[in-house]
Amino acid sequence: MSGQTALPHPEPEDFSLSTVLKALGDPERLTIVAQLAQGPQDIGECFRDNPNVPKSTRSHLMKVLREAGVIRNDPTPNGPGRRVTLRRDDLEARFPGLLASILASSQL
Amino acid sequence: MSGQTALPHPEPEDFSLSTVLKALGDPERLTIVAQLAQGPQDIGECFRDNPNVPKSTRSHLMKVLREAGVIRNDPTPNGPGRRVTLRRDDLEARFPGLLASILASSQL
DNA sequence: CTCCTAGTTCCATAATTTTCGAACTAGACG
DNA sequence: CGTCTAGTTCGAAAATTATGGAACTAGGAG
Repeated sequence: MSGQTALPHPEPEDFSLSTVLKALGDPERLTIVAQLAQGPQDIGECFRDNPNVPKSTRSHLMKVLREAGVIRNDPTPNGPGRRVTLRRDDLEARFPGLLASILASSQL
Repeated sequence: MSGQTALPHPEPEDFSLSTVLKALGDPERLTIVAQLAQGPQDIGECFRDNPNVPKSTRSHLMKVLREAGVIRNDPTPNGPGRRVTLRRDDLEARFPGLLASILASSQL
C-alpha cells in the first residue's frame, strides 16, 4: 500500500460547517467531490483529467477534504493505491441536505 | 451616505458555486449571513458582537460576501449608513436549496 | 459652509493556504 | 532480498487572503 496506511478521520460530531464549506470552496476540490458522488475512486482516477498535478499536491488536496470530514481515504483492501470515498451519510447526519444541494448545484 | 454610494453587484447568472462556498467558508462571514437571515441590517448591527473590528476590515468582509452574490450592500434611502440584505431569492434561483441547508446547519 | 457620522478605497504588512520537489513508507512481485 | 508502484510527509517558496491605519467620500445637521 502507500503512505501511512491509516490516516486520521474526524468524527461527524467534530465536523465544522465553515471548514466543510471552505474545503468545498475551491474549484478543484469541488470537482473531485462531484466525481466521488458517483462512487468511490482510487486517487489516480480522481485526477484523470489534469494529470499533471504532482503527487504531493494531490495528497494535500485530499488532506483538506479528509480533515474537513468530506471524504474517507483508506488503504485498498487487496491491491495497491488508496480508495477515496465521499462521506455522504456522515455529512447528511451532521448537515442535513447540505451535500445534496451542493452536488445538485455543482453540475450546472 | 457613505462610501461610493453605489457598489457593483453580480447578476445571479454570474454567481459561481465555489466562490459562494468560499465566501461562506469563514466563521465570521457565516455568522453575518446567519444574522441577515432574520432580515436586513445596517452594517453597524452586523458587528454588534465583536465591536472592535475596524471599519476597513468590516468593509472587506462585506465586499467578499457582496462580490460572491451573497448579500446586497445599498445606501439607506433616508438616513445614514448602509443597508445589507441577504440575496435569498437570487441564490435560490441559481442554487436551489443551498442557502436553506447552510442556514439550517449554521444554527447547531 | 463646516462638522460629524458611516463607510469605502488604498496601501503595506501579516497570516494563511497552495504548490511541489525530495525523502520516506508500505505492500506486491520477482 | 531488491525493485516497482502508489501515496504520504516534510520543508521551503509562491500565491492568495486578511488586517488595519490613513486618506477620501457623501449625506445630514447645525
